[in-house]
Amino acid sequence: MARSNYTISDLAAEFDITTRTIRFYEEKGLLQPERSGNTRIYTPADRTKLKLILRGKRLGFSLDESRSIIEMYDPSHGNTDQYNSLLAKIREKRSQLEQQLHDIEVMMLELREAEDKALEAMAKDKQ
Amino acid sequence: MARSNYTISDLAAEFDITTRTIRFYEEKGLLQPERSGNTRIYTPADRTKLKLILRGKRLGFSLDESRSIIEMYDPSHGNTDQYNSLLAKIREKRSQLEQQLHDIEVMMLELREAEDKALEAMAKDKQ
DNA sequence: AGGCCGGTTGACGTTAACGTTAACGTCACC
DNA sequence: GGTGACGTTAACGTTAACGTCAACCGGCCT
Repeated sequence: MARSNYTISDLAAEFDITTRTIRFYEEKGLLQPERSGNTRIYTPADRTKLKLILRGKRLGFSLDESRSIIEMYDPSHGNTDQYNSLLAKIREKRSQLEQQLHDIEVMMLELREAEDKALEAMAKDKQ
Repeated sequence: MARSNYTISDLAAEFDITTRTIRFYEEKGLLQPERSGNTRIYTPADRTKLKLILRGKRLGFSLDESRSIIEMYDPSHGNTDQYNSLLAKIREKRSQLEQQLHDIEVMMLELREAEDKALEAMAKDKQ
């Protein structure tokens, strides 16, 4: 049903990455597009895989980790061990994010304090 | 008042990093400990700087960015431009974190779906 | 004296994730 | 039939943030 296929630069443009990057992902075994002659042709499924890779990247997963994420979507990999290790990684990410949010909150608070001090100093100067 | 100074391995142990890392930060101009002869001596202020660096690291700031964070605590740098650019970076971090949290939520949802499918498949096999 | 601990300075090695040429093919268009 | 725009492979370059030696020194214990 979903007819449309994509060229490499279609995807590069859509996701704002370079074609080199996409080829690199293939080199690392994360994508396996078909070929028409020498030219790569990407299916919607490939596009989805790319989206997963980029989402993993935003979360700080390595390409290897993104690979296992992708494999979770492949029915032939109903591997419980993989599932559990992936779940563990995601849980770790979650706790990292919580730490980071805390860090950010503290940092913003400190910045506001610094601002206050600066304003005070300016007020004194004006006297 | 606060008497205690620290050796390089004190700090390395406390923050679970290597001494090489601490020297590297000095090499990059983020720390300037005093010396007793050749040996580095770290004051509580140095320790605080190190904490700031590591917090920045957790947030994905580069060492250069951490350097400007440190400079915010130095009274001689009441620089408004720096303050604003730092604030902008922190805001950007915040929005990245929001994106990441969303990514994680979606990912966990998808994992739960994958789990359900796997359980279904196992149930069918049992029949 | 001998040995170990902890510190020091180079200086080269490493890793991930691409960037950057170079050198080439192929199609549509004018 | 030239000229872009787009595609290809191959291979070397880059960057940050350390790791990993090697070779050395000073102090303290026994």
